Amino acid sequence: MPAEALLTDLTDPQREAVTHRDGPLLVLAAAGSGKTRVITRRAAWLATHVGAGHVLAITFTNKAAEEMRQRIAALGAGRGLTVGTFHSFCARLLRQHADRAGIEANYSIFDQTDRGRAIKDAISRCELASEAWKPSNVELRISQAKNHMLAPDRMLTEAVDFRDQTIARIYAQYEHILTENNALDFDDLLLRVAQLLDRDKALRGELEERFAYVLVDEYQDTNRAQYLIARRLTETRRNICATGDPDQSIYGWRGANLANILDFESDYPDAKVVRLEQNYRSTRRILRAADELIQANQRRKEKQLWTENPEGVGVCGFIYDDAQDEADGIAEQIARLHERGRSLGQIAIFYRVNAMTRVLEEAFRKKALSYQIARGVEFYNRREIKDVLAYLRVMVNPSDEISLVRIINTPARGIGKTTIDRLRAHARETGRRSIDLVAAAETVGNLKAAAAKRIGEFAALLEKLRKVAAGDSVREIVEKTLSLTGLERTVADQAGGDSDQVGNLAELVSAAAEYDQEHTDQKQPLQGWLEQVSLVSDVDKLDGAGAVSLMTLHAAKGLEFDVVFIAGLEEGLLPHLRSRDSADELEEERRLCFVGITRARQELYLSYALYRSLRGSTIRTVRSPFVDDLEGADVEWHDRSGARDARPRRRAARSEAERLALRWRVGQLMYHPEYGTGRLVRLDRSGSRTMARVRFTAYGEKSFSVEHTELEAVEIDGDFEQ
DNA sequence: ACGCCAGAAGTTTTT
DNA sequence: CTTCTGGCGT
Repeated sequence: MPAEALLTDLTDPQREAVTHRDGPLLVLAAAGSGKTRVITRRAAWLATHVGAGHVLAITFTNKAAEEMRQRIAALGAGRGLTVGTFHSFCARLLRQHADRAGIEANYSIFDQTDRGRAIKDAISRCELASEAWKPSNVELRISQAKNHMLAPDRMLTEAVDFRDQTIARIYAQYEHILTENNALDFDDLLLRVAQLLDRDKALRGELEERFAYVLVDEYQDTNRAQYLIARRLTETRRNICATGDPDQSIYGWRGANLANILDFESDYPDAKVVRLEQNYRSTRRILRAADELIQANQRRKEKQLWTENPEGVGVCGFIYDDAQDEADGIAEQIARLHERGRSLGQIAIFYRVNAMTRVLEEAFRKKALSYQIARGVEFYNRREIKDVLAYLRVMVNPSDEISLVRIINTPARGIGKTTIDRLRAHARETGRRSIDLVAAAETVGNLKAAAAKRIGEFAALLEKLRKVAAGDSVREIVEKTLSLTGLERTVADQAGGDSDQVGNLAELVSAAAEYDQEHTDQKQPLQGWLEQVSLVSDVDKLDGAGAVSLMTLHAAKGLEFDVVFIAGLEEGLLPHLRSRDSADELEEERRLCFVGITRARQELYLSYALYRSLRGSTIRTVRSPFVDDLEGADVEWHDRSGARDARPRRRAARSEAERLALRWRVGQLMYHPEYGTGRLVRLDRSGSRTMARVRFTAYGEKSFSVEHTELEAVEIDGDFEQ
């Protein structure tokens, strides 16, 4: 395909973005503005002009990477282009340059389960009680530290209290455990590459030479480490192309920094900026709803969204009685759409939390509608799957003690906790690896003879597996592991034959087979496969054929469907409870809803239920403030009686909390149980909620929703202190 | 060493 | 309402 043909069906701004050659480029692409097409064409255009080998494209999911690869192949732009997610790109880079990164190339990638285990170990090695130092909390703090590229020693010196000091100590111990295990966690993959590029100028030079043109998609969701990686890779040539949309930033909780995209122009003063504002995806009505909603965000760059698409059918809202009713209602509507010829593969349901899938699944089964759920990650977190993978990980990386401990008595072979503890303790005392003691159990003095014998048998099993693992068909390796270890039999026996565990194992084998087919000349196929399964994202295995797609709003990013349902528009669910205290988080929730709406091409259905049961008890819900935000858009609301125009009325009276807040004045003292006293610096009554902004000496400024916060005014002698 | 049972705890999103 | 964990009994 001649290069010019890449451009014929593009609009002017699109063509501008595609053919910009040297220097920084920012593509601010509104939802549905043909961004995917632009970056694909741009990658292809660059490939034909500078050579595919010089182009690096970073996508947000593996699925997006795969699609890009295929589209570029279809455009005939040749092979040799590097496409992947930040995580997969970094994982590969760290293997290739393991020596320079200071790790071994066969390192394991720890997922959250492994990380949780390692953190628990770290806490106990610090001789702390896991009740007082909750692993989940410690985990969060460590992840945040890594996202800010903060090392344990610096965290320790910067710690202001005992709590922070202790966290830093656990963090240091955790890092030590990772090293012992020859393992990296997800954050490390990015962090290590960022550090490596900083430290190793020679390598950076090489990479800059190789990847002379770098494209980063979904730039609004990059975190600090990702930002630095992109920046370092393009230090000399400055050929960075960032694409994204600030209104679709939804990963702030994972360390994504909206400032990365907002400050691009000041980072690169010579940047060319292309705005793609025409929407080609949605009907006018859908786009109006999206725009109406996002307008409610204060922290935002104003943007003109427009389309030449037809008006389309009305956006519908449905008020259901409860979650089950909602699920049934949605299933019923989908059945009707299907009868009228709508393909199931073009229909999707989005929701805020995974817990909502259950009722939906039941409803779909009742109606015999086929569906697929986007949850690749969950599959690889299943116990039976993790067990198999742990065996394989030990084969590839014998230092991986977390995996070793997982399999040493799985399936049960009479090696109990006491034995394992003794083995590990002895390993620590002698400075040897547990795996080496397994192979020489008789040398571990304090083991009982029977236990040592069983460990010896286990060692023989590992030896057998090691020979198997040297093979070059991953499928065969997986199959033989299943049979030699007895995992297959155990699962079949326990499950009585018909649970989905057996099916999961079969699925794992076919995943391995698929990998074999796609990677015929891989030097280390097992290692490669393990890496791939460690880094799967939820949407990776969605295939769009013949089934309704169910997924979280987060997973919906980057996808599009003819018909979209968004369920559970309720206060506390969407926006989620966790966002109640912070204006920024509330805005992120609104963006999340915006992302959902803008996935729809032709039809959009919103819904909420009047009652929802949560953890056993059923509560009366309050509809989402986003429903009120949409009041200016012509959404037609129906209630369960079928009555049309059941348009939600505005909340009649101010709540008690809001009435109290009417007496607050900017400048007065406030008290918050978590942050202490602070001064009120702003009161914002413009949105659907009243927001108060308070400056605390120790914590800086925080925003609170008056409706929900525990913030109160400090009163002195019955009057406010001024 | 293992398996069962009772009780507690859990409130989001994911590479 | 679940899922996991820890303790206790065999």
